[in-house]
Amino acid sequence: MKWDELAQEPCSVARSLAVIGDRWTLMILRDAFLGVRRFEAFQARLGISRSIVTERLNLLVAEGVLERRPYQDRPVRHEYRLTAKGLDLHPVIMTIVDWGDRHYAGEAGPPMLRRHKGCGCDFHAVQVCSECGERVTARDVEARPGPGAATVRSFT
Amino acid sequence: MKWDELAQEPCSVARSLAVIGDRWTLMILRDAFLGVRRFEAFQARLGISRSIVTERLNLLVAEGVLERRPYQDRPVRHEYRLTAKGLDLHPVIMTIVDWGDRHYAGEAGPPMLRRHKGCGCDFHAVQVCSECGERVTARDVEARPGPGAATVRSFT
DNA sequence: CGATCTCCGTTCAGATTTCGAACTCAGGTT
DNA sequence: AACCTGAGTTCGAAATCTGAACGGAGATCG
Repeated sequence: MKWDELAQEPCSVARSLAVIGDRWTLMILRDAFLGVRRFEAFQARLGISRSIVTERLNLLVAEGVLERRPYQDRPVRHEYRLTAKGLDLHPVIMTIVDWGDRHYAGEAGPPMLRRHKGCGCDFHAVQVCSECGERVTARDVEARPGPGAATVRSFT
Repeated sequence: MKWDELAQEPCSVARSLAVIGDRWTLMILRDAFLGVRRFEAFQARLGISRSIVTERLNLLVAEGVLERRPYQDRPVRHEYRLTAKGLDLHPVIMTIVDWGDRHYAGEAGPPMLRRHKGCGCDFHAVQVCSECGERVTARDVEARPGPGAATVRSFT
């Protein structure tokens, strides 16, 4: 399988990764969630090739994750903002943060704290079942094919 | 920044992505959570180069995400199983699944359903605050430097 | 007015990664 | 003896990424 065939797979992980599974894309999104919006800022913070920044931002815009909008005229400059679809990625970033906090924070503690504005506490994200509200772990989940399972393959 | 410098960043996203942020690693983990354990099975399901499978599995084993253990002698064959650290990645996969389900499922519906054994319902993952239990969205979170913020950089 | 600066890219040669396909090796099967 | 299987390794060709320079549209400085 090639990377660009991923989007055709009947699997939500594959389809998502076709968009955000790239080496730098999630780092760009991390910065976007921290409020970074400008090309130069992304490039400077990540220290990666400008062409890669261009390419990734374009992809994210094309996928509707970011929106490119002018923030000034003369000269026209654009900023990249998370769309609603992009904001939906917040849980992904949060779970990645949690895993890093748990397994890669030194003895000093986590490099970032996140406060929940609702209750004012520093928190970490917990996953619960949408139906019963109980905490969910890997062992509690049973996967099976769903309605959209084979729509792509069975096309003969 | 180079890819292998990511692990040194004072950021849990960067440190996590240094391990799992690779193009194929999360696809391998998806399969691992679906019960895949053997080299051949990973390679066949993903249809990627065998050398890439080798490399990724070795990395995940080195990082303690997977464990390589013999499942037969004569000839000795090994399987790759998720460790506790690996199982901790389940929320990451689940959030990616949810995003894909929401934005890339066709009209047929999601390609996979997941049942919560606790309540028996098909569910999706919801993120709540570890402190107050309220649902958390991007707008509810305020990030600021934590205790482990600058341990790596300020080493002069 | 000319020189320089900023922001946002584009271009391109060279380095690095990834790919596909073949090869290896150890043991089992027919 | 011939063939099969699982689990890799090797290697040349193809794709991707990098650094560094270049472009251009306007602002600012002297």
